[in-house]
Amino acid sequence: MNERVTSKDVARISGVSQSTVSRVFSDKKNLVKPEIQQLVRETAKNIGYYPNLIARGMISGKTNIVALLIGDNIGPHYNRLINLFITKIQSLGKQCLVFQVTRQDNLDAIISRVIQFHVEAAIITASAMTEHMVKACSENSIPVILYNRYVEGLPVHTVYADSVTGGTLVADYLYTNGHRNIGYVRFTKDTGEEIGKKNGLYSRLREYGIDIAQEEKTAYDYDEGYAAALRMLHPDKKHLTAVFCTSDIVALGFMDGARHEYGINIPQELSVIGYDDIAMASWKSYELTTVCSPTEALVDKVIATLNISLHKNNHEFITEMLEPFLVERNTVQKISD
Amino acid sequence: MNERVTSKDVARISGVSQSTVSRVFSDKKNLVKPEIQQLVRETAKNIGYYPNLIARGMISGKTNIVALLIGDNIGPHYNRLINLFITKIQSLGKQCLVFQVTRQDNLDAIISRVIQFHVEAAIITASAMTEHMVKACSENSIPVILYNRYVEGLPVHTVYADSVTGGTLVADYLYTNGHRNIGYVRFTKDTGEEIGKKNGLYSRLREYGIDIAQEEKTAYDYDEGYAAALRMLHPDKKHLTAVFCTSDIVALGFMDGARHEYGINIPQELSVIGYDDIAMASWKSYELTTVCSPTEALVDKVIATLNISLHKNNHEFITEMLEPFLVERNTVQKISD
DNA sequence: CTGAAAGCGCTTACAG
DNA sequence: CTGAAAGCGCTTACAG
Repeated sequence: MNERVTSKDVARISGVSQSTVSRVFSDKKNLVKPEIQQLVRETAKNIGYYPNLIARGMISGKTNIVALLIGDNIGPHYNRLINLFITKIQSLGKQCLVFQVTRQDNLDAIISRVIQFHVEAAIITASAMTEHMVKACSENSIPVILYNRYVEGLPVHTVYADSVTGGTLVADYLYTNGHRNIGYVRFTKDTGEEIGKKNGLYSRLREYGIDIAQEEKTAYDYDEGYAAALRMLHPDKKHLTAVFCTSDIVALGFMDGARHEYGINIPQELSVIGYDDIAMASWKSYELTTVCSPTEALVDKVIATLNISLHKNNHEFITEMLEPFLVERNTVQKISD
Repeated sequence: MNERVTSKDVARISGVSQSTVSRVFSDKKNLVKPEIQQLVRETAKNIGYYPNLIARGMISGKTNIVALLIGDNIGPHYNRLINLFITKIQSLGKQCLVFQVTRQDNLDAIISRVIQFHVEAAIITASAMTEHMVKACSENSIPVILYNRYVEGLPVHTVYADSVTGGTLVADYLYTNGHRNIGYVRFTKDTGEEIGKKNGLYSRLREYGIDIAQEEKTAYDYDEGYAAALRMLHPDKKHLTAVFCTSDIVALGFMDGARHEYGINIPQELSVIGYDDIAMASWKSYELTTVCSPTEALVDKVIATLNISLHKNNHEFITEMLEPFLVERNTVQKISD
C-alpha cells in the first residue's frame, strides 16, 4: 500500500535535520529546543509518522521485546500466570513475544528463534527446558529468568515458590487433623516443583512415623483426576481417610469421581486437599482446601529481577524464593483415630 | 557481555563474501553452491552465529511478528482461544507479540505501539476496539483481522461465529422443551456478540409469542452468576422454569447459587442453558447444556485469512462466518404446560 | 542546541 | 554462482 512515513520525511517537511527528529522521539529530547520539538511533533502527527522500533532496536539493542516461554500445561492457574506476565511487562513499556514450547518441540530451534529476535530478556515458565537452552541465551547476552524451576549453578535468575514447604504444609495439616491413611495423586512428570512437593510431604510424614498409603500419577487434567478417584477409592482397596492432589484441577476431578461414582461424601467420609488455589477451588460445589503459591508476588519478583538485569550491568544472578500457604476451606475434616 | 557474532564474522572466517553468508541463511540459498553452503553453515555453527531477525525485518519488512490484541475478559474460554492463536501462529514460523488492551487503556497509545513494531498483521480479539485503531493500522499497511466482532464497512478481515443463530438455538430448544417462563442473564457490555445473542433469542421467542420474563446483567464471572441466581430466583419473584446465561462461567455460578442457596434441583425444578462450552461445562457436578461456538475452526479461518493477507497482494476484505451448535447435556428438562 | 556523517546487520539489485 | 556496493530507518559520537 502506501509507503511508510519516516523520520526523513518529518525532517524535510519541518525544515530540520533527521538527527533532530530522531532526538525528539528518543530519550535525547532534552537536547532539542522546545519550540522545535513542538514543530517536529506537529508535522509528525500531521503526516502520520510512527518511529520504527525495529530500526531503533537494531541500533540500540533495545528491542523492547521480552520473550515469554510457556509450556503446554494449559489450565486456569497457568493461564492466570501468563496473563499477569503479559500485563505487567506491558506496563513496563515492553511487549511479550510468546513462544510455546512443549516436550515434542525441538527446543534448540525455539531457543534459536528467541536469540534471533534479539529480545531483551527471556522468562521461562515452561517445564521443558535444558541447560543448553539457557547457555545459548547467556552466550548471546540474553538474561534468563526461570520461573518456579530451581536448578543449581546455571547462569540465570530464578524466582520460585518453595514447594518443599508446600508438601510439608499438607503433611502437617492432614496429620494434625488425625489422618493416617493418606492417598497421594501427583503429576506424571518429575518437574522440580513436583519433586519438591513430594519431598516435603514424605519427609514430614515420615517424621510422624507414617507413610503414603497409595500413590497415583495423572496429567494436569480434570478427567484424569476423576479416573484416579475410581482407581484409588475402589471398594476393594484399602480405606483412605484423606487424599492430597498436587494440583487443584486434578483434585476437583477427584472429588467429582468420588461423589458421583461412589457416592462418597466429602469431607464427612473422605478429606481432599489440593494445590494451586485456582478460581474453581472456591466454587460452592467444591470449596476445596488447598495450598496457595503467591503467584502475583512471584510475578512481581520476576518483574523486579527483569528490571535489574535490564538496567544495571551486573553479572550477579538473583535467586528469590517465596513461601506458599494453606487456604482452609471445607474439604478436610478432623477425625479421631 | 560478549559481542554478537554477525554474518561478517562468518564471511571472514569462511573466506566468502557477506552476501553469500546472507544468501545461505535466507530463501535465496538455492543460488549458492552446495559445498559453500555447507562450509558457511559449519563455521556459523562453530562460532555461534544466529541471523539477526531484527535487521532482516528492517530491510525486508518481514518481521515475522504478528500482533495479538487481547482483552481483559480472562476466563477459560478466552484463554483457550489465545492459546490456540499462539500455537498456530508459531507453527507458521511467526511469533505473537501480545498486547493487552482494556477499556481503561489509551487505545491510541496501544495501536501506535502495534504500528511501531512493524508487525505483519494484527489479530484483534479484544472487545475494546475503535474504528480509529483499525484505520491507523490500515494506513500503515498492517492487515487487521477482527475476531468475533463484525462491523460493516471497515477495511479489515473478519471471522466470527453467528451469535444470532446462537440466540435462536436457545429460544428453539427451550420452547420445544415446553419452557414459557424464561430468565435471561446477559453480559453487562453491549458487544456485537452479546447483541447478536439477544436479537436471535428475542426475535425467535417473539415468533413463538412469548417474551423474556426476567433479565439480569453480569460481568463474565462466576460470582456474579451466583449473585444473579439469588436475585432472580428469590421466592417472592415470579417462578421461572428456565434460565439462559450468555456465558458458561456465569451459568455455573448461577447453578451453584440456585442449588446451594435455595436448594433448587437442576434440571428437575429449573432448567439452565449456557453459552461457550468451556471445559467446566462438562464436569460431572454441572453437565451444562450449552451453545458451542466452533472456536478451533474459527481460529483456523483466522490463520487462513492471515496467510492470504500476508502472501497475496490482494485488497479484498474477507468475511467468514461460522455457525454455533447446541451441546445437549443434563441441565434442561422437558416440561409439560 | 543542531547538523553531517558513520554505522547497526542485514537484503538485494547489479555486474561479472 | 559470487562479490562489491547501496540502502533499510534509525542512533550517536563529532564538530560547531
